[in-house]
Amino acid sequence: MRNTRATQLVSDVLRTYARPLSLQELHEHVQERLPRVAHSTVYRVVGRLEAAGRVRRVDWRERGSRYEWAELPHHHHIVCSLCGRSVDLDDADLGFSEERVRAATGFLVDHHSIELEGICPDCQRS
Amino acid sequence: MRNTRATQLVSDVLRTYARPLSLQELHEHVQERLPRVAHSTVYRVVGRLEAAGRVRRVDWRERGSRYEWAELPHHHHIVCSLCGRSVDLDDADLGFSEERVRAATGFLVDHHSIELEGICPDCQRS
DNA sequence: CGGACTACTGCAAGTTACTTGCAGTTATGC
DNA sequence: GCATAACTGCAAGTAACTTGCAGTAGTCCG
Repeated sequence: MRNTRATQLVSDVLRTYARPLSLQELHEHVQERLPRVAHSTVYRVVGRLEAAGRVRRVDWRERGSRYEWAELPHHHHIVCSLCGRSVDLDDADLGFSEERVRAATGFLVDHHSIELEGICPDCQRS
Repeated sequence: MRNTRATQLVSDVLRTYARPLSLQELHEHVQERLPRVAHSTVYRVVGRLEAAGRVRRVDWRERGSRYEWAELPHHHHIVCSLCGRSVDLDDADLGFSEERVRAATGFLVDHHSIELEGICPDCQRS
């Protein structure tokens, strides 16, 4: 995999924002620094980065496919349905383990996604 | 909401199959009993049923939106990434509880969605 | 019943996001 | 440098989803 300007920019953007970005958002941020980059280039670059394990793909209900820098530790989010604030959660916080699923179903888990919505402590008080 | 032939058929199919079906699959099954039903009709019918709370929408990574009968008890699915077979899981199987999230974050959870993908026992053998 | 009202439907076309073909460009290894 | 094959921009192609429209058919009165 060649070290091209597009690859550098896509990687930089994902590292900088440290959250899942849509292809659209990625493209816009990349274009701020190199306007002639095409949508299809960003598309193929994230595809390559994902195949190389440097980027992780995250699918958000309603929000379509998104991509995040794979070095960020695996985690989930709970979003406050009133104020929109979000808090990170890891599997341990949720009591989740792939072993447990394996014991219950026999499936070998290779991907999971957990989305939570609720009311944050601040909003509960008011 | 009127009780039309299309609505009845879509409801019947979802009740009968008791698993998440894509728009495509729904359309095919409905057409077996009433061939002139259009894709767009099925699309609008599930939309209406969802708005009425009679159908629940489930989003599967890679596989797009699916719909299932909402009276089925709350559960999640693990889908085999090779053969597409799915198995139901409830929160207890996953060790999940909203209480646990509350303890970790202070959030009062009012909605959660969990999607799993892996290799089923059969496909692991081959 | 029967007619009026309007939700619902089929068809076809529109939209959107994603994907690919192609010819020109540019990293990379020698 | 130079060859070569990966990469790129552009434009066009898919596929799934969504909508406009004119006709159809549930439902609600009377």
